[in-house]
Amino acid sequence: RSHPCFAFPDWAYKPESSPGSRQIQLWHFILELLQKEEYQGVIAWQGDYGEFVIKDPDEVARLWGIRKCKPHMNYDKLSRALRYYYNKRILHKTKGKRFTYKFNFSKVVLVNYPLLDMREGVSWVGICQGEGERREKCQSGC
DNA sequence: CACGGAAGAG
DNA sequence: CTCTTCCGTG
Repeated sequence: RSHPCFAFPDWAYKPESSPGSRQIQLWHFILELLQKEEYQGVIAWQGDYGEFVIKDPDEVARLWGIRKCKPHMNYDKLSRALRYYYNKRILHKTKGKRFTYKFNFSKVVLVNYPLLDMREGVSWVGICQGEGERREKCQSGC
C-alpha cells in the first residue's frame, strides 16, 4: 500500500456500533470506506497523514444515500455535511486540492469521548490490518 | 468547486 | 444534535 499504517481507535470505524446503536455518522462511514480496499477507486488515503481524496464523488454520495436511505443524496449535500465538520474539528479541507479533505485524528477522540484519556483504555487499530466483514444494509426496504 | 446561512427533519 | 435540503456568493 502506498500509505503507511494508520492508527485510530477501533470505535471510530466500527460499523453500526453496537445493538444500542445510534445512526451511522458520516465520518464513521467515510472511515469505513477508506478501510476497505475495494473502494480505493472511489475514495482513498492520499497525501499527508489523515488526508483522503474522493475520487468518485457521485459514487460516494450514492453509497452514503443507500446507507442513510436518502435516495436523493448527492455530492453537493454530502459535502455540506462534511463542511459542518470543520467547526467540530473532525475534518478540514485541503485547500487547492479538489475533493480532498483531512481528518484531525488528534481531535476526533475529544469530540465524542470528552472524558476519554487517549493514553490508555483505547485499543488502536491499524488501518492496513484487520478485515472486518461488512454487509450491505438498507439495500431494500427504504 | 467550495463555502456557509437558513430552515427543517428525526 | 447530526445531518438533509436549498441556495446565494465567490
